[in-house]
Amino acid sequence: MTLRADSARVRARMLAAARARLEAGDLELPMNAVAKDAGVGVGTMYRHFAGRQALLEALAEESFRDLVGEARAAAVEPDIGAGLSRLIRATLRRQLTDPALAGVLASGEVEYAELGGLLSALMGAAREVLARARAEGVVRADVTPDDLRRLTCGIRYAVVSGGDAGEAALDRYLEILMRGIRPVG
Amino acid sequence: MTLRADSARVRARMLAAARARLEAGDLELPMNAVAKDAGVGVGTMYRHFAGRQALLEALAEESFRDLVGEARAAAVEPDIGAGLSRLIRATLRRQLTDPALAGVLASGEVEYAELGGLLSALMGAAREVLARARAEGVVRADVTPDDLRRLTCGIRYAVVSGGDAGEAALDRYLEILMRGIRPVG
DNA sequence: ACCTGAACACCGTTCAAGT
DNA sequence: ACCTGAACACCGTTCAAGT
Repeated sequence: MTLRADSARVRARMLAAARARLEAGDLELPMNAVAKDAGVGVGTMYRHFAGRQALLEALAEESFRDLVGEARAAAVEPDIGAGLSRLIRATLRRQLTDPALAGVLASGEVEYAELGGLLSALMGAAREVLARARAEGVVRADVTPDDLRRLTCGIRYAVVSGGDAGEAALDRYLEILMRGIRPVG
Repeated sequence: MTLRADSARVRARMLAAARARLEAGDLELPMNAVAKDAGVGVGTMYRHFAGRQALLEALAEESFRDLVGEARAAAVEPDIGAGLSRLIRATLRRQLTDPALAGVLASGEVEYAELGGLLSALMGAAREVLARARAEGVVRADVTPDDLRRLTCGIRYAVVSGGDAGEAALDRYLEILMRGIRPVG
């Protein structure tokens, strides 16, 4: 019991150190450096997280949970056009806020069991949104949940890519994406 | 003279080794490893290329030159709608073919003087295409050459991101982008 | 002039040794 | 059980020493 508490505290220290590094702009998140920041041995990092990817996933968990919540809310919006817009906007905003989440979504896979459930839930909610949107004729019939994942990752990349003047472009790119996925008719 | 020939041969060997690695799927392009493959000392790599970025740029030069050619051709197409489509399609296709070019375009900057000229030329051609397209009302008025750079980088990222099933998505994503940048009216 | 490769500072990952 | 940190294999980059 006291061992468990200890372990949990150590784990929290590592996550805090990692988060601090991310916020300081270090997207590399070196295991050695995080361990040092957290005041633990490197081995302890690996005991808790299988590797850098697992660490990223653990960091992304909270954002991811919030995102799933928003996706579910989007799926039950009365106006599904607004729902779709909300889903895409939320996915994009979260990615820009949390680089760890962006990494997980871009990889499209998940090592950590906890996140697997969240990813499925997100894709499931996206499927519902798309099904309703398609029925109402507000989205192209060939757009899949995975397309939304890829495309939002792409827009994030576009916003971030090259220079910092990109933040201002976010709303325009969002609009371009939203208009681009409208039905062809 | 003979020294120059020697140097040129060495340089060619390094570029060939780098290209071979890229084609083998190693996007990291470690300087040490490339040097070894090319049978030269690491120092020689650094004498010819300031760093990894410079090496990437040298590798991208040929593709980039071709791309500029296509962009200029697009700028003088009789039907500027087709010209715009051609510009975007070419930029995207080249990026998917040549990871080095994709890297340079995504960074949006250039260290190597040769490439600087090509980047300016590309952006200039894009500006012409957009000016004509805007005049004809086939594109949103607020789309800039840099937006096209960012957005094509983003679409490439979307195509590549997570899993290999993405190649099939290319045409659809292109269509989504093309439709998304149409005038709002 | 140009090239070589040892050397230094890192980073990922493992594992014997400690508590 | 859990943690530590030395150790190994890498990679970027520099620079004294060779030709």
